[in-house]
Amino acid sequence: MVAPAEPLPTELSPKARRTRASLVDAATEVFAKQQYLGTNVADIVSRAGVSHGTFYTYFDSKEDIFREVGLEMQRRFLAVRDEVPGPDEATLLERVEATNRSYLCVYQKNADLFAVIEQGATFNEELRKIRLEIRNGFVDRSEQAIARFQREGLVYDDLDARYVANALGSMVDRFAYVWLVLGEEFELEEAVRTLTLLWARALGVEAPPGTMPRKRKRRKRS
Amino acid sequence: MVAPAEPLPTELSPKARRTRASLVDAATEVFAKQQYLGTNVADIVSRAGVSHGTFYTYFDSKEDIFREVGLEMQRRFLAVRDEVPGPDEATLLERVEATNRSYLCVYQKNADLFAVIEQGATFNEELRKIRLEIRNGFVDRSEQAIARFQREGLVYDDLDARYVANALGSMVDRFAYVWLVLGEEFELEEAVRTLTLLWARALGVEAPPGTMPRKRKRRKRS
Amino acid sequence: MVAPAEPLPTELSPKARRTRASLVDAATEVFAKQQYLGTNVADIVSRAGVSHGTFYTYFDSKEDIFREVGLEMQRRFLAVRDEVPGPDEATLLERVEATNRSYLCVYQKNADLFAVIEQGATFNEELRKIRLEIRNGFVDRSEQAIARFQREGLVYDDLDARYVANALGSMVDRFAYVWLVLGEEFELEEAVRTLTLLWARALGVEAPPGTMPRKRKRRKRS
Amino acid sequence: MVAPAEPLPTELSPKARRTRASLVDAATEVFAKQQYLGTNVADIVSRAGVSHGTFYTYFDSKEDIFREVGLEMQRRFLAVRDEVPGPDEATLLERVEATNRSYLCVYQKNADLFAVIEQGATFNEELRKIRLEIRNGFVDRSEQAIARFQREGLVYDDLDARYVANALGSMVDRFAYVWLVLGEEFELEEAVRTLTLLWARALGVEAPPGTMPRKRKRRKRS
DNA sequence: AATGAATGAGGTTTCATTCAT
DNA sequence: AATGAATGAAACCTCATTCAT
Repeated sequence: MVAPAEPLPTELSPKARRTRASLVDAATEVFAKQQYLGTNVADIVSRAGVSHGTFYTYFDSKEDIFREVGLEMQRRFLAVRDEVPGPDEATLLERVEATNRSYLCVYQKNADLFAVIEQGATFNEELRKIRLEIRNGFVDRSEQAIARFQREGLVYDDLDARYVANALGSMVDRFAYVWLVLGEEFELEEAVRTLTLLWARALGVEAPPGTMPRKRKRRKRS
Repeated sequence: MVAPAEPLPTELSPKARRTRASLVDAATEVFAKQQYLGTNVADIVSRAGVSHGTFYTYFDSKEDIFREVGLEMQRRFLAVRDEVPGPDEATLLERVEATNRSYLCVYQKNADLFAVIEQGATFNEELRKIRLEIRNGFVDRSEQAIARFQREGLVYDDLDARYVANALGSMVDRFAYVWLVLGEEFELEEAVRTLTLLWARALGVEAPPGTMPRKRKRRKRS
Repeated sequence: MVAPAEPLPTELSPKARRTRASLVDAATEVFAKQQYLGTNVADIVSRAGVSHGTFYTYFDSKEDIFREVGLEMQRRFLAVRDEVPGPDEATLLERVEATNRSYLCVYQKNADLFAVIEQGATFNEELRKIRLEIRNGFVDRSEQAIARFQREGLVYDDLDARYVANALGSMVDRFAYVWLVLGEEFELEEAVRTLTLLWARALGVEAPPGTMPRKRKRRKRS
Repeated sequence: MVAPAEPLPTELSPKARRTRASLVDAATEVFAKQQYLGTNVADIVSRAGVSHGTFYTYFDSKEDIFREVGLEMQRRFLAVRDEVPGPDEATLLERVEATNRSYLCVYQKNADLFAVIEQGATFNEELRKIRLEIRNGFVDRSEQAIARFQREGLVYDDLDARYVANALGSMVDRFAYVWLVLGEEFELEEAVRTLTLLWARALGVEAPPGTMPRKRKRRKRS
């Protein structure tokens, strides 16, 4: 886990808390609009309506506030992840679909900001950790689910659950990036359907009849 | 395609070509070691053993030489792609495996440099294009293959080939990144096997007996 | 008119105003001594005793502060112009003399600096405008006066007032340059007398008896 | 006089002479188009179709070739000056008019280049001398003529001929600059007429009847 | 007589951060 | 708790000139 380095917000007076929050809000907007490298502290403080000095009473550096923005991002992702029904409430397939849809939706809503996190993660250790935590929030859970279903004989068990979870997680994660950051054109529902079916078939999950139509014909390829 | 903006190297005299090449070599090493942002022109010229001015007789800017390095990277990826056996020489499964192994191997050999391209692609339009071309070099070919096999009834045909190719390409691409850049630990052969099997099963390719063991038992999930 | 691009100095705090002023003062001295091309920002800031960064909090560039110096120059010229007695307080001849003397005096006092403005005006659009405004501050006023006196029948009316004002203005302007910048030796009072008499005679102004002695003798030239 | 620093062109072989000439031609064009500061040696050599090295076998520096261009300019001005009829061939008035017309015409034909000389004269000692020589080519001759006519009683003799010649020369010189370089709009014939009449009246030259109409009415100004 | 690759000093500008008020 | 003026280390890039070929 990435440790919070700042004095906890609860130790701040109400006024201070407001000032700090306005800085985080401003930073969020500016980072989303101008990426990490295109943002300077001047942009943030001017949008927040405070002075440079004030900025440094709440944050050690530009990186520091960026981390804060990243953590907020992480919170949003983990929140939706936790809304996905548990193993006792839905079938595996339903859960895969719900997870994929949630992930793509949050990504879509925060695409600009998430692009910045991706950027930041390429040169900032702290951000890389946050990025990995978001990722692992999904991948670890998948791994556990896959391992469990492997034990239960519901999916192929000839592959390492960790490898599989990482590969399938990468699939969704990167698909979202290509779509929402790089700008390749896709459509949400078709994306969810594709990713979910690929996931299910790759694992060997039995799909409800009708949902996963079989191949029409079979011709052996020499 | 990214258009070459530099005068063609063939127009340069042998001496000039040597100097230019030494700059590209130096840049490649320095970028790999210090990332894009951590590299300055001074580092490159001092390693190449030439003066500042010489750099600017061959390149317009740091970005310009970075693009050159990116193009070299692209060449390497496309070269290995073209070594993968064609549809008449190998089964789909063999070709998927060959492609995955090639991709991971080149990535592994050039991980540092590729990390820099990824980084550059987050803030440089030119690099983004190069990055996308590398990606599309694989994804487009997959899409065509998938579409063809769908027409031939060899794989599931209820999904859009473009979506599928992008999703599965993302899977491999991102898996390599997580492994070789972010540092999650994996092992090459197991990675190839996993990615290939997931790809094959997701598509519905018939695997040779023994290669794709069935699930041991089947228990219906309530 | 050249529009002021800087935030008005009145918006600056007293301390900021002092710092900015010290930069303008330093720039004025350095430009006067080293011309525009011979001056660099380092010279200005070191003389002002501030850091490089401080310079750029008040000015966008070397050109920017140069423009400020030019505007100050303009102010000085227009100030003396406005001290010249109006048409109801003095004869035309007295006013011509006062204007010429004022112009030469300000030029003399600021010769170095004015040379730099002349230099700057040869390659900087902004400076050219300022230079023209200084010029027009005098020429336009002359033109109006000449036109008025033409209407009143006090001077020759067979020439276009605009041409005349420009020509006579050029005479004074360039005389000052040749004298005070190029270094041809002249003496102030004789210069004022010469320019004023030439101006008066060229226009056909009646000079007070004794001031404009007639030619001693008349010999027809074959 | 400005001394020629280069080996005389006559010492060069025909081929060398051609190369040198092509450099001067190229420089003339480039300087006219891009001013002195906007011109680099690269522009000159590329237009002349020779290498950098060749440039430096004929000229010591950029300034050096600029001086050459300036000298050519000087030649053109002095040539037209020498075509003006001598004191025995024409009246003073005719000669003044011929000189003014010539000066304005050469200036008009070479305005771009002359603007560059003016620019160069503001920061290059050599150019300043050339500029002054062009000027003095006219002013000195005027001074002698004026002094002579003063002795002969044909013009006012209460002013120093040197002051007068400089003032009236400045008038024409600067008028041309304002018109042809700074872009104030004037028309050649009216300019010649204005400058000539102003010159004549300032000196007190008797004009042929009809050429210099008197003021229509005379009202004494209190 | 010509080449053109190489030079390198020098200049402008940026911006995260500090600290006196 | 807030201010905002001041900092200064870097970093990029230009271009007149040289010299080995």
